[in-house]
Amino acid sequence: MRIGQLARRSGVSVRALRYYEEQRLLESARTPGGQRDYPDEALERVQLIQDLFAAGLSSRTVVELLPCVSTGVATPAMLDQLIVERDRIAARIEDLTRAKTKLGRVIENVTAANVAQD
Amino acid sequence: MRIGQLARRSGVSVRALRYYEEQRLLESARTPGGQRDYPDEALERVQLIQDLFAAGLSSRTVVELLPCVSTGVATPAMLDQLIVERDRIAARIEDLTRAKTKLGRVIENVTAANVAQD
DNA sequence: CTAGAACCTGACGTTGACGTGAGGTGCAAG
DNA sequence: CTTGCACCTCACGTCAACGTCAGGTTCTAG
Repeated sequence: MRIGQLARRSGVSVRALRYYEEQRLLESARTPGGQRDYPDEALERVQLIQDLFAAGLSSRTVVELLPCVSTGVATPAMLDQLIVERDRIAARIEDLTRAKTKLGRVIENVTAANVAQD
Repeated sequence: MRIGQLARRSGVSVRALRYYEEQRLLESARTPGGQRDYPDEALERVQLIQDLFAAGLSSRTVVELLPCVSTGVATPAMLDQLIVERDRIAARIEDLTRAKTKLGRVIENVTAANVAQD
């Protein structure tokens, strides 16, 4: 599969895929002409990378954790890192939940005020 | 209260406070000598700004929503914006929850493998 | 065989929320 | 009066994950 097709299938840009390769997150074979040629599994890998980015992990962290995320094998240091990241995500979820609750209350107040005004 | 004290109390940097003023998120009175002089309520306001930033709102959005968040009065457009942001936060929470679950499973797998190895 | 779509490698631009240094001023203590 | 810390205003630097443009090459359809 070539880069354009992988981009369309995964929903990320061609530029992003080249960036992933630059960051050693994603490898590619090359055609004799020098064009990238991806195996089918690349699609899942790109989606995994996106999930980890969406979780707020940096590319440096992702490149460190990708092996064990996809193979299930980890050194103790990697396990520690995994736990650190999971806890960071959990804390972030709490922050966001508080913010959502706060906005929800504001919305309720405003709505109540507008209804009263009618 | 001067800027250094507000910075220490709120936990944000002096530079950040000046940036908030630049972005019209936070006003300040000035001493005859030109130094910033904050009222006590500024502390809560800074914390509110931090909460909204932590929720992923941009300074532009915060400056638009701050009035109604602190006063409870909003135009229909502001209410729409509030709802958009709340929903965005909710979607983000779902993303993060999925990522956390995924990492949690990886951690379980790795731990199980290590225990089996012992 | 040729048009043109898709691809390639640099390499500079973008965005947001500040960090950081330069060069100068305000203010309370001794 | 002067030491010295806190403060002031520019104004350029940072970092990540790409966007975008330039100038050239490869591949595929007709």
